[in-house]
Amino acid sequence: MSGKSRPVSERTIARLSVYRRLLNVLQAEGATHVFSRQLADLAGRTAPQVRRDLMVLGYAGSSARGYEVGGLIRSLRQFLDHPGGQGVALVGVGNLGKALLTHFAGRRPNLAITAAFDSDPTKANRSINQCRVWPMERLADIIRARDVRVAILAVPPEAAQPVADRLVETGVRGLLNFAPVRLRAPEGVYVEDLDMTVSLEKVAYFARRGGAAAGGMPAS
Amino acid sequence: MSGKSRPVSERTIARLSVYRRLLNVLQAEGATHVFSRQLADLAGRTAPQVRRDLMVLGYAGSSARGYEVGGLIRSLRQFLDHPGGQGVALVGVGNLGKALLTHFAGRRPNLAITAAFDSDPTKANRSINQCRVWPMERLADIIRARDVRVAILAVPPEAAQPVADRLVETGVRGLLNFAPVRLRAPEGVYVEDLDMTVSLEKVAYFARRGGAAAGGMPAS
DNA sequence: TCGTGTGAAGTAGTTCACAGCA
DNA sequence: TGCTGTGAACTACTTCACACGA
Repeated sequence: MSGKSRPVSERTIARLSVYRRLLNVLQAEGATHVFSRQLADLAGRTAPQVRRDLMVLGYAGSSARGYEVGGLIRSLRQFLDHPGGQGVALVGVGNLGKALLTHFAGRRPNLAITAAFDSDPTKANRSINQCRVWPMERLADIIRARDVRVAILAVPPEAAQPVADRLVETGVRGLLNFAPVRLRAPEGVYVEDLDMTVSLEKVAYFARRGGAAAGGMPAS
Repeated sequence: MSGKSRPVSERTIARLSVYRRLLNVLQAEGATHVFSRQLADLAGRTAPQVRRDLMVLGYAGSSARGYEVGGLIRSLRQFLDHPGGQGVALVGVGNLGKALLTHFAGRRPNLAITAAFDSDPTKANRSINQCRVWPMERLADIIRARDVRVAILAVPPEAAQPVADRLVETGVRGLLNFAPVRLRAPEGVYVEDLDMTVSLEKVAYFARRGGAAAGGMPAS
């Protein structure tokens, strides 16, 4: 059961995350079973793709009733989540940082922002959305103490690389970068650059070309 | 030149946008020429990929000096930008909306947020970052009057689809959606779902698996 | 009969390798 | 000589099509 398998692509992981959210909605609506076709329609994908994605879970559906919603959610949790939960650090508590704190507050208890940092001393030592904001000097010890492995960068462009380096040095292995620069990180550290300017230029370009409704992969 | 050609992929457009930003930096630093290899290193790509991407511009480099920076920037502008500029509407002026207004303020005069909307009457009729915030009732007439074709959705999940429908009805042809739902839009409307929860789950997953430094496509 | 699971086929995207030019 | 421009090879991803089982 999902213990050992060869690498799963980024796009599959992204889609599995979408399926899980859809399944949570279906479950809340009282559905107990779902067919690949339904999930595909909700996710804007094709049915064979959904089935292929779900294959990596090793969770079998039945041809009579499709997939059992509860079991599938459990299986996704086991596959996607870190057992026991994974804390996330946020660096940069400007408008975007605050928006992220709000966005992630209470949404996924298993993957929550557990510490925030800002270089502005007037922002430090306050709490936003039940999340304490620390001064940058505390970055290393807080992250080490809480065994944080994932961090979100919402800092100005020129600060992104130095902050990323510090984070990696303290043990962070995954970075979600909102600054409009491409981060360098050593082998073994996963970086996702989520560049809003690039996304907007893409939308503007395809808006002019009458691009079909895309529903592309979210970020990278 | 670049007038008629067969469709260019989303990923190529995204990379061209990155190249342009890098070229602007290089130009500001005084560089007049650049080799595909340099650009590739800065963008975290391979040199042949950069050359192949630039092929769609129909802009020729020279084997002696590489590409002329100024000419390449002009060529990218001609290819990516709407002549005369393209206004963007923002719907939803919460923390995320404010962050976006700040992020895009003054950055690209050719693709700037020219109108913002919020359903909260206490937010309307104020200005944030020189951008006027209108009540939702004014959405259709402002967007039509300014010929806005691109919109950013920074609204709560349950409002995203209804707002998207209204935007499409008033003539918007490209949507950048930050709400964690998959938008439906008719043929000819380009939608990019930029799902931060999905991105974070992806980072958390690959952080555990020791994923190599990615530098993937930003969004979709 | 109808949906899952999956090998095989097809398509899109990337890299290779080299001809051609300065 | 060294870099661009690009056909060809390769790789990754998606879809097809069908065997199997309820």
